[in-house]
Amino acid sequence: MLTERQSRILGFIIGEYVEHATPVASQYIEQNYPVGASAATIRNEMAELEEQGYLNHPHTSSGRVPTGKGYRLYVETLMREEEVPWDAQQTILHQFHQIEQGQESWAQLAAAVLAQSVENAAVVTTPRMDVCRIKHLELVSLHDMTFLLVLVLDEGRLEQQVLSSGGLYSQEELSATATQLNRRYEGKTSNELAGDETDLSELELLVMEAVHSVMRSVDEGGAEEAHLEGLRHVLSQPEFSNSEAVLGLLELLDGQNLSRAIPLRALAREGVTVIIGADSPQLTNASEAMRACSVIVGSYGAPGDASGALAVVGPMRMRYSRTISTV
Amino acid sequence: MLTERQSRILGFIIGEYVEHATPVASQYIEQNYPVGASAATIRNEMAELEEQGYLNHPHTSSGRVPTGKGYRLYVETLMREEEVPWDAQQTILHQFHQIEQGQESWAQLAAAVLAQSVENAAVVTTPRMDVCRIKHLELVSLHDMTFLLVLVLDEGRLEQQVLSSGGLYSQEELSATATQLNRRYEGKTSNELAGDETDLSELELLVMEAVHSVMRSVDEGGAEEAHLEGLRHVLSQPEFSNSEAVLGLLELLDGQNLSRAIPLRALAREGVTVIIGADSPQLTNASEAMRACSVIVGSYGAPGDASGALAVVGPMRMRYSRTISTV
DNA sequence: ATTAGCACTCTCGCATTGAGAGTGCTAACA
DNA sequence: TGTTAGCACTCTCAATGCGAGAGTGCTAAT
Repeated sequence: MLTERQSRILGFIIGEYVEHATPVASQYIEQNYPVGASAATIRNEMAELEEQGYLNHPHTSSGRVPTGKGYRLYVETLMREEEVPWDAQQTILHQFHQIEQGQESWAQLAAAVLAQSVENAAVVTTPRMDVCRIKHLELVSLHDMTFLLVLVLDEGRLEQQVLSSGGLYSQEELSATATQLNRRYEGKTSNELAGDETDLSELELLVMEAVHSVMRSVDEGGAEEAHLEGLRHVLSQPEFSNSEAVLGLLELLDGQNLSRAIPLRALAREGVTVIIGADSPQLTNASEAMRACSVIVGSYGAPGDASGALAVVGPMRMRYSRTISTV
Repeated sequence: MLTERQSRILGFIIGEYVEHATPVASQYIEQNYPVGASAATIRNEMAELEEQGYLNHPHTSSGRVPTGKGYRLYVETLMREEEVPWDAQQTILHQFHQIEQGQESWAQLAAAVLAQSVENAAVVTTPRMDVCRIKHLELVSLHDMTFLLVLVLDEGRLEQQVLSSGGLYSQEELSATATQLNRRYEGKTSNELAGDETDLSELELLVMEAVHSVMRSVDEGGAEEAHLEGLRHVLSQPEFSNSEAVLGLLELLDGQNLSRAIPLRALAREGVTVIIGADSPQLTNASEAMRACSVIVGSYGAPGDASGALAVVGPMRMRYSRTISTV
C-alpha cells in the first residue's frame, strides 16, 4: 500500500510532530532527514499519504499532521522500540528500592515513577489475585461490643473490617475463635468457603459472613484501587493550552470516574495495548475530551498470581516508542 | 477605621465578586443592594476603601476587586458563618455511611466529599494518634523465610511489614511468639517500648525491632498520607482560564509536593485557620502560583486521640462563609 | 519519475477603530 | 459637610483590515 519512501516520510513526520507539536513542512523534512529527494517530491508523497488517510492538514497551507490512522500504523509497524536508557532503568530501580511498603503506597509510588519517567500521566491499579485465598485471620477486640477482623490474604495482602457483635466477648474468646477458624479455613478461596458454614457458633458465623463478603468484593475487583499521578505532565502539553480541553480531561480523570473511563483490567489481559484517540470499539463512552489522547495499557505481575494493570495516558502525540517499552 | 456604611459596601462587593468573579461597579451595588445612597456616593466610599488597601482596580475604569487585605477583614470580622443547609448535611452524612472501610480509603473519600460539597479542592490526611499504642500484633508466615508482621494500633489502625527471618519458623512458632509478645507489650507506646527489650529470643528481637521502627515512623507522622481530591473544581474557576496559572498550581499540588506546600499539621492544631493569598508568614515557600489562592485548614477528631487535618484549597474568591462552616 | 518555479491560500501578529463600561471630578444642593 | 447629578476621561474589548510569512498545489521542464 505504501512505498518504502512513503513509510519513511510518514515516520519522519510523526517523529517530528511528536517532538515539536507543530505541523511539519516538506522543506523541513528535506533539510533535516535523509530522504534523498527534493521538497517538491516530498510534497507529492505527502499528498498521497493524505489521500490514504495517514496525514491531514489543518488549513490549505500549513504542514502536515498525523491522523489517528497514521499513528496507529506507526505504532503497529514502523516504529522500533526504543531501548530504555540504562541509567534511566537504574534510576527507576533505585526509586523502587527506596520503598518496601504495603501495596497501597506501592501503587501510588509506581504511578509516580512511571509518570515521571515517561513524562505523562500514569495510572496503576493495586495488585490483585485472580482468586484469593485466606492465609490467616485474626480478631482483635476494640471496644465493648466491637472488634476488628483482620484478614491476611495470599501474597500478604491485608483487609480489615470492623464488626459489632451481638454480645460481649473477651480477647481470649476472640483469639480462640480465630485459631479455630484458621484451622478450618486456611488456604480456602471464596468459592470453597460457600456452603461450608454449617456447624458454627453465632460468633463464628458472624465472622465468616464478613470474611465471605470481603473476599467476594476483593474477587470482584471492588478493592482494586487505581492511583493516578503526573497529571501535570499531560496538562502541560501544548494541546491543552486552551483551558476547555483541560477541564474536559480533568473531569474525566480526576474523580472516581477514572476506572469507568478506562476499562483497564479488561484490556490489560492481552499484553500491551495502545488506544489511540477515540478508538471507538475499545472506549465505549469515549468522551469528547478523550479524542485527543492516547492510552497505553499494560500489566505487571504473573497471570494466575498477583497482578495489576498500569497505564499511561497522554496526548496522541506522545513518544510511543519510549513509552511502550517503559511499560 | 471604617464607617458602618463602608463595611457594608465592602461586604457587598466581596459577596458579589465571590459569586460572579467580575469586578464590581458602583451602579451595580446601588441597584442590587440596600445601601441607601447613590452611585456617586458609593464611588466615593469605594475610593476611600481603596486608599485603605481593601480594594483595587485592575485599570482606571473598571469595577473594584477585593484585595487580600479586604478578604482578610471580611473573614475575620464582617462575615457571618453560613449555616450548612440541612439537606446538604444529610447528603454528606449519607455519603459517609456508605463506606465503613479502612482509613486509607476513608481519607480519600472524605476528601472527595469535602471537595464536592464546597466545590473546591480538598486535602485530607489520614487520621493519626498523637502517641500510638500497641493493641495487638500478629505474625503470619508467608514463604519459607519471610513472614508478615501485622500491627493493630489504637483505634483500629493497621500497619504491616514484611520481615525475613534468619531461620525457618513454622506458623505455630510464630503464633506462640505473637501471643507471648502480646501479653508483654499490649497497650504500650513506642516510648515505653524502648529499653524493655532484654530477655528476648532472636525471633522476638527481630519482631520487636520492626515494631519499634514502625511505631516510630507512625509517631513522626511519616505514615501520614494526604489525599487530594476535586482539583477539577479549582481549575474550572475562571481565574485559571489561562493555562499558565493551571500549570503552576498543578505543579504545586499534584506531586508529592503537597505536604511540603502546605504545612497542614502545624496549622491544624489551632482550630480553623484561613490563609489568604501569599500570607507570607505561614507559607514560607509560597510559590507564585499560590498567590491567587486561599487555603482553609481545619482538623477533625479529638486532640490526644486519633485526629487528622483537612484543608480546602481554592481561589481567593471562594465562598468563605460556606466553606469555613463546612470544615 | 523528479524537480524548479511560481501563484495561491491561509494563518498570525499588529495596529486601528468604535462602542461600552465605569470611574473621577466638579459643581450644585440639602 | 455630606450627598448627588452630570460629564469628560480612560481603558477594555471585539471587530476589522492589512502585510508578511509559511507552505502548499500545480505546471512545465528535465
